[in-house]
Amino acid sequence: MSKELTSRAEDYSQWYNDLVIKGGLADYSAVRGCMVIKPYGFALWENMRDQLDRMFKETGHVNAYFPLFVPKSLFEAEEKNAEGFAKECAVVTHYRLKGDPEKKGKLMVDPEAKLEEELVIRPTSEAIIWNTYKDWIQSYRDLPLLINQWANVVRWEMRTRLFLRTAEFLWQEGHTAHATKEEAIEETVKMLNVYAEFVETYMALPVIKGVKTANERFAGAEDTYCIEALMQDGKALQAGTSHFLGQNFAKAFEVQFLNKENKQEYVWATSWGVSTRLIGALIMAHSDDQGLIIPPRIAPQQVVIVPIYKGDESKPAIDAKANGIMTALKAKGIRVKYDNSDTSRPGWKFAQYELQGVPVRIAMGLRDMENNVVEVARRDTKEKSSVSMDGLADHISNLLEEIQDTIYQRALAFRNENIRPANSWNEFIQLLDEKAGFVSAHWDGTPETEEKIKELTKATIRCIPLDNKQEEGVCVLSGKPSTQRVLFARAY
RNA sequence: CGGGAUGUAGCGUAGCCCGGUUAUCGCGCCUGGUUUGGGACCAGGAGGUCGCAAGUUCGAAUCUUGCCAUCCCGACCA
Repeated sequence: MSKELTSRAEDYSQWYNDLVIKGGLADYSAVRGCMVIKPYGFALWENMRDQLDRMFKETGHVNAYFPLFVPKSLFEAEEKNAEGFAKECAVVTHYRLKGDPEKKGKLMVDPEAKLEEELVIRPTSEAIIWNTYKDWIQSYRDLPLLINQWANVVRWEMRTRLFLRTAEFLWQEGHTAHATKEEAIEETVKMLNVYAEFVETYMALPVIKGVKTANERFAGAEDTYCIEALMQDGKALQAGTSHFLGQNFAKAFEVQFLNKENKQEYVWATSWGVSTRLIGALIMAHSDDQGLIIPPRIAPQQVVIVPIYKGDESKPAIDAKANGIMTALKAKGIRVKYDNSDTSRPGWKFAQYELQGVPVRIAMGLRDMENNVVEVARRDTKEKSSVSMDGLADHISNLLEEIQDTIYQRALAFRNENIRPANSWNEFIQLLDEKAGFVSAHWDGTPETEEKIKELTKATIRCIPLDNKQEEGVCVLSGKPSTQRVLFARAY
């Protein structure tokens, strides 16, 4: 493993790749477009997943699991959705291999084993789920149906990037059914808020809640709500989406219920998801040229203790002290590791744990023991301080909260500094090119203008913020009247 | 799927133009020793179908053709 990381200024993309690979989060795999999530990266995902799962359960949802394969006839039932995903579907056509008579020891697809009906590998599960819900929903008493699943999905992308865009990725998808339109919309917004709270509170990443324009909307949805985050290079990243699906899937799959008046009605639906892409967002928002910076609340390791000793005679004493500290920290629920391996030296360990973004490092040697102190280094600011061993666990516990807050405030300040209003076309393109970030501008509300702006600048409308203030203005491109500003940015 | 580039040990590479002993160097790895307050040092050692296949040749990492894979730039996308 090379010691050198590419700096952000030198090559932002390469910096990102270096962090993922050298930080031990993931690896390239033998399969084109697919990655291996390594134990450290998966531990991070597990922490995110577990917290989200708690939040879903608190809001009344339960988990279930639906098949990976979707028969083509089901997949195509909701036309807009099918059309939206058609270009990136992997399809299973055969169910057997056999020995290749031409090439000894090689296998070939058995042409005799062609499937009657092709199976689409889910790019998302609406089709298989709504086909199932049809049988589960008969009466208003069966509603609402609030189900989530943790799963993998496959979208055959032309170009991939670790965590941000891979052919297979992990996510959760919530699929709910409701008796009324109002209730479904309420659910859509509720889950958007859950996402925003999770991302801001646990990932320390400020987001803008908004609604997508028709162009950017999920295929098959009536409305797509989103949370948008800003990366350090000034590009926006969609961190989560929540869709109000109207009755589109209910009608496509004939999901009706008898209401209290004994009349058949189509149910109202939502779906919502976040994926391992969030890990990419986390990396690009917080990390620096020394490596990853992971917020304490989701960090696989929150504290690492590194002993410093001369010769073997001082080691047992340091071990004993370190174990005492570990016990105290664990009692406070802190995820701590004592790295007393003698296969690498302290300096190497320091660099390694900085690369991996462990929020707090405690170093202790004989000198510290004599003074009843330890050296505490925080990853986010690189500050080092000498801290008394008395009450150390409380100090660390508070420090972790402070780090969480510092990381969030830093990201928030950066985000806020990088939302700029543009009142003319010249100003608009100048801001996009020179400053990046979000540009807040008037738009005439037509897909044509949005498309034109995308062609000219590569910037898209990231969202119409939910709390948007209404103001008279004219579209930056067309000059037509507009009632509000929307957020533009170049995006991942 | 178009345009460009690259494939040599786990990683990064030299050699290729101009074919010729046992394929270079660094990191990492293994053994022993000395070390340990910011990526240690010394000595010894292991590790290779030179992406795959065919061709040219007395002889191919090197030349030719085909294939495969990866990366970058486009179109597509969470």
